[in-house]
This record gives sequence, C-alpha cells and structure tokens, in this order.
Amino acid sequence: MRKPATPRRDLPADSRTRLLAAAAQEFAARGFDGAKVDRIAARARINKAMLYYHFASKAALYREILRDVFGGVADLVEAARLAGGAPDAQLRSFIAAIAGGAATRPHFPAIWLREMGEGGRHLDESVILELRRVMVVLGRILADGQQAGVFRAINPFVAQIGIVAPLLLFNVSRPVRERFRQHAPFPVMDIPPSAIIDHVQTMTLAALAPERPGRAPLTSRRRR
Amino acid sequence: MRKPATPRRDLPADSRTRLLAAAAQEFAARGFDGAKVDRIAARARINKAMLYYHFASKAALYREILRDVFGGVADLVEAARLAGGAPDAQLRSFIAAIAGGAATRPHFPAIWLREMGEGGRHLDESVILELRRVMVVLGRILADGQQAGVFRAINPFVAQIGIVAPLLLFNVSRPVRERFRQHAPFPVMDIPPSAIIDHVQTMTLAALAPERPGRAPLTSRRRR
DNA sequence: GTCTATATTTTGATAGAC
DNA sequence: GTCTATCAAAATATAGAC
Repeated sequence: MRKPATPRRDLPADSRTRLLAAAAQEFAARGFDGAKVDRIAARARINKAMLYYHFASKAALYREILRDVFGGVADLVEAARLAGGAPDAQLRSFIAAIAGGAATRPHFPAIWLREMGEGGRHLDESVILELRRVMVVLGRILADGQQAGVFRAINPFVAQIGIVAPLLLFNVSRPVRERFRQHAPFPVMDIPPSAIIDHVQTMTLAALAPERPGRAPLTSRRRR
Repeated sequence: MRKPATPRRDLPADSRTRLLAAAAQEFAARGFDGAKVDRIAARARINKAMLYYHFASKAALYREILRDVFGGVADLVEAARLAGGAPDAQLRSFIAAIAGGAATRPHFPAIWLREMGEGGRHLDESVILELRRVMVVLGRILADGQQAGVFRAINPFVAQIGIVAPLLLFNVSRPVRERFRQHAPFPVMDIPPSAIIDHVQTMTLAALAPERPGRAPLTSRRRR
C-alpha cells in the first residue's frame, strides 16, 4: 500500500510510546544530525519502514518530540502558576517546575540547549507557542511582584535566561563532570540537584529585590 | 606524495586562519555531526584534500577548534585574575571576561553548549585542562572572598554554572529570539549584552552575600 | 500494518597527477 | 603543497511482497 499523505495515526500505543522515548533519547544524546533513524528504530524495536509509515520524515519525528517536550514543561509551569501564592513563592515554584520537568523528562535539557544552538531551525509554529506559554507565566509572576512592590522591574526574558540556563546546563553537565572529576580542584560529582535549585532561587530572588532589604527606596534610582 | 603521519604544519598563515574561522563557524552553527567538511573547505576557499593533508580527520580539526576556543577564554579569565582587586571586583571581572570572550569569539558559546550536550565526547585531555584553568581561577576568587568574609561558602562548580550558563545561552539566543519576536508578550530583541552581564553580576554577588547586608551574621545558620 | 530488500544521496576520506 | 577525480561507507527514504 502506498504511504498515505496523512498517515493514520493508529500505531499501537505502546509502540508509539517506545518510539517517542527512543527518539527523544537519541535526539538528546546526538542532536538532530547526529541522530540516526536506524538506531531509533532498533532501540524502539520498531521496523524502520514502519516508522516512515507513521512519520513523514526524520524531521517530522523530531518536531513531534519537540512539541511533546516543550508542551510538558509548559504544562508544569502553568500548573505551578495556578497553585497561586505570593509572588516570591510563585517564582520559587516556577523555578522548581522547570527543574522538575528536567528531572521527569531527562532529555529535555539537552534538547532545549541544542535547539537554541541550532538557532531554532526546527522550531515550528506550534513549538514556539509552547515556549510562549512558559514566558507568559513568568511575565505574569514578575508583573504581580512589581505591582506588589516586592520585585524591581526587569525584562522577563533576561530573568528567564538567568533561571533556565543554569538548570538546563547543570542537568546536562553530568557526563562532562565525570570526565572532569580527576582534574577538578574541588568536588563536582556529589552535587545534589537541590543545590542548583536553591542557588537559582536565591540568585533570582536576590537580584529582583527592589532595594537593599530594610532600607527605603532611593528615589533617585527611578528611571524615566 | 603520501600523507605524512605527522603533517608538517606549514599551511600558509592566512589560509590557516581562514580555515579555522570557517570551521569554527560551521561547527558552531551545525554541531560536529551537522558540520560538513565540504562546506568548511568551500567557505575557507581551501581544497578539501589540502585540509586532509594538514588535519588527520574532521574530528582532529574539531579538537583544534576546541583547544583554540577554550584556551582563549582561559587566557582572558586568568588575565582578569591577575589584574587583582577586591574579591567582589574580581568576581565581576571574571563574569565580564567570560562575556568578553563570547563577544570576541562569537562561536564559542554555541560550541561550549553543544559540547556539554554531547557529554564532552570530543573533549580530549588538553581541552579538559583549559577548562580546568577557568575553574581554578573562579575557585581562587571565591576562596579569597570567603577568607575575607565577604562571600559565603559555595561549591565553585555551582557558582560557575550560575555565571556561565546565562551568558552562553543569551549569546546563542538571538536567532530564536528573532523567530519568537512576533509571539513574545514583551520585547526580546533590543536587550543589550550589558543587561545580561549586569544581571549575572547582580545575581551572583547577591547570592554570595554571607548574610543580609547590614545585619550581623546569624550564628544559627552555620552548618556542620 | 509490517517486513525485506534496495534505491539514492550524501559525505568522510584518499589516490595519484602535477 | 595543491588539485581533480573518485572510492567506500553510511544513512535517509521507499518499493513491493505478505
């Protein structure tokens, strides 16, 4: 039978699960160009022709992974926002949600970092929208905090970079840390994830403090 | 003539410069697997066979780039350290040096991030040692600050991640930000590099403050 | 829907003339 | 030292039997 233009999407559920898991792992470990369709199919115990029957191309499969990964993170972040609380608590939750996403979906940090490095070449409209959901939540938390007078003004994208980058990079750093172990002038292997989460929370909240705590705002600091 | 086991390294200086520049650009933009030797040779206006006459393989060329890139950053960081100053000023200089390296060698952020994502698969001993130089400098600055009582204790690797990750990710984010522009709920394009540098400096120093500024240390906070 | 076998293209690498 | 021509090995994708 000819390959249908729009393939029927009724690949058995567990096969589909295995396929997406294998693909995520391969794309995370080797990048889009380094990932090999044969390896993905083998690891998922799915015939390669079958794979191409359900996905138009390697690129299409990769986009599916991207949607899945970024959508999952966006869900976590929005859930944290809906839990409510004071702005500083919500900011902590936001950070914890990103970290939690990295823990639950081990491939997401590498994939996110790679995709940034690639200049977002594979990001289609739908994935951009998932990313937007994350940014919107952070923007609202920051705006709330500013209105409440507990955060100073900051471009949300700058704040987001300061939060997300360390979490992603740490999660991806394990193999390099292992290679680095013997040369490192201090311990690098026994750093619990909580240490990074704490650090990011501390850094971010401290940097957002409107003025030195306990002091009156310096009016001369206002701009425009 | 046969390809010599150890190629004579007298490729004309400007050819070599063009080659390394083209390779750095290609590896940064597409990653090791995505980079194509033909493209590198074409962009450098060097014959591919010539390239292979001077470099044993694509991997060897890549390692040369890695040494060059990481060595350059290590030089900058060590120079900043040698300039001396108070611990907090030195930490600011450290951060500025990393940012300066990213500005001077535009390909270094993408390459660093990618190599982390790859699990350091291409990092040989010599590159690891360049990385170590960076970590050593940061470790000393932090130790100085702790002895002086102006920094709290922190694992230098954690501090390093908090500094380097945002700088790298921001420098790599431009193309994605451009794609994101129309969907973003706030401005993302007109963020000057200085905004990130300031943010990283503020975050890091604030997080390293031993206690809330202006207050006496809480003895109950000490651990072990 | 699933598999085997194969077409096609790309690409890392080299032989050999000059 | 430099170039042309080319090999050999992947690797993406598909045709066609069942």
